[in-house]
Amino acid sequence: MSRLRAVTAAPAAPLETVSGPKQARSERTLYRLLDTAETLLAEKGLAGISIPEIARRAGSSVGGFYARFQDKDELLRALEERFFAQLSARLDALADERRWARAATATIVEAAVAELVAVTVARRHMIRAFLYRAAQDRGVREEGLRFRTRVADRMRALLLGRRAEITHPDPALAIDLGTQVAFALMQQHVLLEGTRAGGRALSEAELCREVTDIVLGYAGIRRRARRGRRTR
Amino acid sequence: MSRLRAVTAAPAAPLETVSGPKQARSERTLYRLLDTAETLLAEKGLAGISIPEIARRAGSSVGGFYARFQDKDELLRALEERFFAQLSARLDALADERRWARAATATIVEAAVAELVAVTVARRHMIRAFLYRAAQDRGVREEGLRFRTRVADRMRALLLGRRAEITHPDPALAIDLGTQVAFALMQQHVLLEGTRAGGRALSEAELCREVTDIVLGYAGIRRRARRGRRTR
DNA sequence: TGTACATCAGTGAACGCGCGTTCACTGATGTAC
DNA sequence: TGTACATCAGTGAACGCGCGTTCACTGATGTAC
Repeated sequence: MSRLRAVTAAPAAPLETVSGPKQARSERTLYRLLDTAETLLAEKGLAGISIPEIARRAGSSVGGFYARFQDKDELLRALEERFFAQLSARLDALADERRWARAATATIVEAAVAELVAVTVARRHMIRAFLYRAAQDRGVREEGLRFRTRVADRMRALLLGRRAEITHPDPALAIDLGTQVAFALMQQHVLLEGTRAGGRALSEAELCREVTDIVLGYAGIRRRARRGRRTR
Repeated sequence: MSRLRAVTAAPAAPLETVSGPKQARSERTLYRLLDTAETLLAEKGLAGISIPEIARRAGSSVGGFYARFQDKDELLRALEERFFAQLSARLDALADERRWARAATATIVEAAVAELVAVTVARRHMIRAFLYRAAQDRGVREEGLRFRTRVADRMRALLLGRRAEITHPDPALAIDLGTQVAFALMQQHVLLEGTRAGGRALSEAELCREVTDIVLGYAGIRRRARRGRRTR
């Protein structure tokens, strides 16, 4: 279960959302504001953060904020842009074909689910804030759907060559909907603060196991071992 | 696909959330305010409604509102209480054992999914508002989880007698998680304003079909007919 | 059946609050010469 | 290398806004006699 690199790291490419700063000083302020906003998001949620508070906690000022961002929406879009850039890097690493040449199909699905679960748990506050905004703003929503589509595309590229191992009559559709089921379960995990089964909260490892099971069961991919070891 | 009875209908039992009105006139005001709030919820979402606007649209006044409800939160809790009472009535009708004595197991699952999908589509605005509040308030969240648990309990009561038809090694767990998967997909449907597959939006009937398929596939229940008729 | 009156219901202006945003200003940076 | 100065970066008080809520008041209801 990998750790995310510190949020403070500057991105490989500059953010498109904000117009570029002209001095090194202002760039540092920009990332301090972004990081502070993300910290406050985790502490208080989207509704609990205000620009005066972001500015204060970042050691900046309200005016300083508006010198970097056109308005509050631009800050949030920048936060989302950075988040999806980080997710994309992870997706690229995961979906590298050379990594899976010798692996069983079920192993690939298992690894993808483990990655999804790890990211969801680590970044749940960011994801929750994103879901709020996505529910209200079509553009934000479509950004999320585009990412999910890219995940499904990558999974298809990895798994469709192994269609003999997929009993679902339409393997491409199975991969698409399997991805959606996994995302839906993670979305529920974030919104309801955890996932319960058989009367108790599931650990991260159990969550991985159950989600993998559901996806494999739906697509009709043979599991690696029998699944009898589970308890009520 | 049944229609919900008009929202204006008074509930069978009085709402516990609000302290009882003393005159018929004030009871009418109470339900006018509740109905107006629900209409505004559908039009503008939770963030878009205010007490002055609810009062104005209901032909009441701000003070009139506060004579009925202690505060805004009490209104929202009353709305949720009424919603869950309506859902419970539908659940009771659906889970009546006598209705299913001669039915195939897959038919029961199919009917339950159809009911879930129909309610989700019809009441999506209410559900969305509820999800917002659930994400912020533990009490609200638990009310939702209690209802989901009751659904799972009812499904277990209906299906566990037929465990011979369920190939999942732990049928009780399969029913529990199957319910959660269905709820998670509906939650996603509400938040992302629809469900897409194979590049296009799914109709309500297709959504029923796919969700049923996923649940049956996971639990290992034999389908009623072959599922080859689907198109990319 | 008539009426006095306590209680319930409803009115809408006004208040305080915290938000996002603006703006006149000061200070820091870096470059041209 | 030194310095003048245009530009960039940052400051924080102040503004307008819409919200939830309060409150002094008027009107409607229904019951006791």
